[in-house]
Amino acid sequence: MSCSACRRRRWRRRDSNCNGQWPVVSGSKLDRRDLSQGERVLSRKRKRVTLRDVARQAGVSPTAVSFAYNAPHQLSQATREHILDTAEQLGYQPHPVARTLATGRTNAIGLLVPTSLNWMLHDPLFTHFLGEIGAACDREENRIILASMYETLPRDLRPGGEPVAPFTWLSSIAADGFLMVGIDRSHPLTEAVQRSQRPIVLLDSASDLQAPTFNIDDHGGAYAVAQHLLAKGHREFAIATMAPRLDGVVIPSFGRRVKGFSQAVEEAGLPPSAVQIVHARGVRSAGHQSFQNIWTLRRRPTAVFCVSDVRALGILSGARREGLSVPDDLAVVGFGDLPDARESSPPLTSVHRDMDSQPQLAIRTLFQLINEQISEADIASPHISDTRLVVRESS
Amino acid sequence: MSCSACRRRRWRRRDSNCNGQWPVVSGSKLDRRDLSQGERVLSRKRKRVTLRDVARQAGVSPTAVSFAYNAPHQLSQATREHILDTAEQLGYQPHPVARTLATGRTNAIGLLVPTSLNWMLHDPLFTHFLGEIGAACDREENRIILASMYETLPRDLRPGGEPVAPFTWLSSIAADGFLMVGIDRSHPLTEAVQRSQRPIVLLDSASDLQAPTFNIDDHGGAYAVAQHLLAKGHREFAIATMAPRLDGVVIPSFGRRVKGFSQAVEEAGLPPSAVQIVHARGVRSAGHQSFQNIWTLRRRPTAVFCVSDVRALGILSGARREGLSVPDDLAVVGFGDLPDARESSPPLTSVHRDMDSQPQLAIRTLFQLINEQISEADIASPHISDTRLVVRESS
DNA sequence: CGCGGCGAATTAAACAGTTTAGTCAACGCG
DNA sequence: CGCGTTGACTAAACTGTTTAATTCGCCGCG
Repeated sequence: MSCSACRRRRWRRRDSNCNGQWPVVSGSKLDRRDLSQGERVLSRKRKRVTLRDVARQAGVSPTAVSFAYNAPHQLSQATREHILDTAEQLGYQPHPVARTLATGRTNAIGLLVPTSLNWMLHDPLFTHFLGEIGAACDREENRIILASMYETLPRDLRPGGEPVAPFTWLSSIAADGFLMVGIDRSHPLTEAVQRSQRPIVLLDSASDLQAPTFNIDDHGGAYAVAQHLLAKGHREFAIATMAPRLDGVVIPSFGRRVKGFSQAVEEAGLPPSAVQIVHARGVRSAGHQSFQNIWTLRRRPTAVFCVSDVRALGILSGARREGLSVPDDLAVVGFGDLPDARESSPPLTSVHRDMDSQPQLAIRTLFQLINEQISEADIASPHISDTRLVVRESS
Repeated sequence: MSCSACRRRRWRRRDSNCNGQWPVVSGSKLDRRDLSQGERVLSRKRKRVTLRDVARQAGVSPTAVSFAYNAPHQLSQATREHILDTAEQLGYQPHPVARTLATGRTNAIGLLVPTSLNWMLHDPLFTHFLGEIGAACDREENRIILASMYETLPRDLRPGGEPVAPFTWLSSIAADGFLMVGIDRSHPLTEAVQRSQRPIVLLDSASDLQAPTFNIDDHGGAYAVAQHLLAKGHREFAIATMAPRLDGVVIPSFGRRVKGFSQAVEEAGLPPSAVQIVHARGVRSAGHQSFQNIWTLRRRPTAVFCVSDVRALGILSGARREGLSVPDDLAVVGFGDLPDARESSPPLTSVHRDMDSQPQLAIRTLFQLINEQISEADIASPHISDTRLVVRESS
């Protein structure tokens, strides 16, 4: 039982005992019948029907079979039909991986997020993006590979090895191109962005990276918020922004919003201390806590600007729970203008951004780059979409 | 002295550095400059550094290079380090697709949804699942391939082009296993599920499919809701369930909830007409419309049971907008007990389900199946998690 | 009659890795 | 001295496709 081969195989990834493991040599598969323990369902590892099997059965060359699928006009009608019939009978299915290896096309795009997936997926804006991207991928018969850098980065690749280098990580993903959301200059992955051979498009990211970038006018939007609040007479502000729970991950658009707001306040002649930064989680149900953080500040603000609508909506419901009136006791402004912002009570003042066209443009550009219909040089980058303030009753 | 080992040790001389190489990576951006415009960008197709290149450069066999990565202890420490150094200098990155072809492992799982991605991603429960699955995949160094099975629906049930044969579609996805959410018996893909060679696990799906299934007690939960409402004296009900916008796609858990509720009402001796079915979109901001649909019924109900919390929360805000009192004018009950349910006003009565452990169990099982640590026969299926009613102020 | 071109199918070389089955020298042991 | 083992490494065979180059009749044309 303890054949030397097995001992040598100790190192295999997910180690298991040698039975059932390598069905490779078709003859020896049955000989293993006597390995009693852990007899696996054999049916699963039935040998796959390959293109070559079809060719043999149909009495043609493998190339002909390939042509039958990919270049029908190279074959006579009769031959083609015969081949397809044979394939059908044998239950042949082309092997996607082998095809990818030969063609260089994976028919998948990588959607990369700097934080944990868990975190990103709680942001309605991101899931909305994901939906748009998904729709585009459906149309192009592509798939989305969702990957988070967050947990992977500090891990060890092998026992005794170093942490995974971003570039290594990136090139281990079998995608034709990448879409990155919310990536900052300080993120280790930016180095990989520059070096990558495959097209990369950035969304809501830093504006000075060497890749086509699609941003919105965060600064201007936030600036307008401050002007609006100043005009309403407010002089003490809070900004609710990302909780520093995810060390090292910075969402650049949030930073720009904070800057835009602060700048307007400063230009109005108020001291920097008039703006206090507070951390709020980007989950609606954490709103009460976020509200408390604001309400218990020593210099209590009269208005709070949230870098995202979820935070604002959370704070809104936190305030309601405490029986406070918005906007009389506290004005609340969000950013993003989610559909829910219109439905809240009171309806939320927010910075409107086009949630559809921007991700659509980004994904379309990515596909064009992948298909080499355009080159990166053709793209004016960063592309910045307009934002505009929508004043509602919360301010 | 002239032993081959020594001759091979040539490389010990570190000063013969082969730097300046980087044949692939850098520079490509600059080289493109001199191509006349309009010329297709060829530079991207610069030849990739392969394992064989590394082997040649390091003076070892390709096997040795492979071993350096995958079977370190087959090599002497010195050789291994030399190989890795060489690889680093050349900028070598293993080709994930080639590796997959040879090993049969893709290190990815497919997450398949019956509807369009757009639709599914608006459901907070699903995005929560996605987060959990993402976390598990991060741990296993796997990736998620997100794919919508919408294309496989027959033409008459959906806008768009020719349907793809389900089995063909499934086998075109390069994943080691699949997790399907919300799949019903009637879905064309169920046939493919049975035929698949790769492990499949189902979540919140039909209970009579030939694959490990992880469901919750939808029937019992809904039954308890009806009992609760009956005890409160209600006699006229509405059930708000999925809008039939996505024709052909049936979410089985919703069906079970409708059945469970109806059964309890029936057992209480009321006529079937005491329960009216209303369609409501699973988006919060569509709540007002959904509310109207209920409020304008000829036989106006005094209580509404929603098959999901998002629907209930939407209706809640719709009712508030009309100035109605919940629960006095209308009692509202949800299903799922999202975190937001606790924060709504009034707090929402809902059927609690464990949102974490069920998807975690499913994904863990899937990985065990992929790694052949267990077989399908070992799994008691369907696995059904408990639900329990949480009464709050909305009823 | 020779020649070019075409349609239909084939051969062989990629694609970029992994794994099997060795080789070869050194070592241990009775 | 012969035999079995081990450690370090390699040659060759795989994984399942695509595709460039080629063959081989056959037809029309000058």
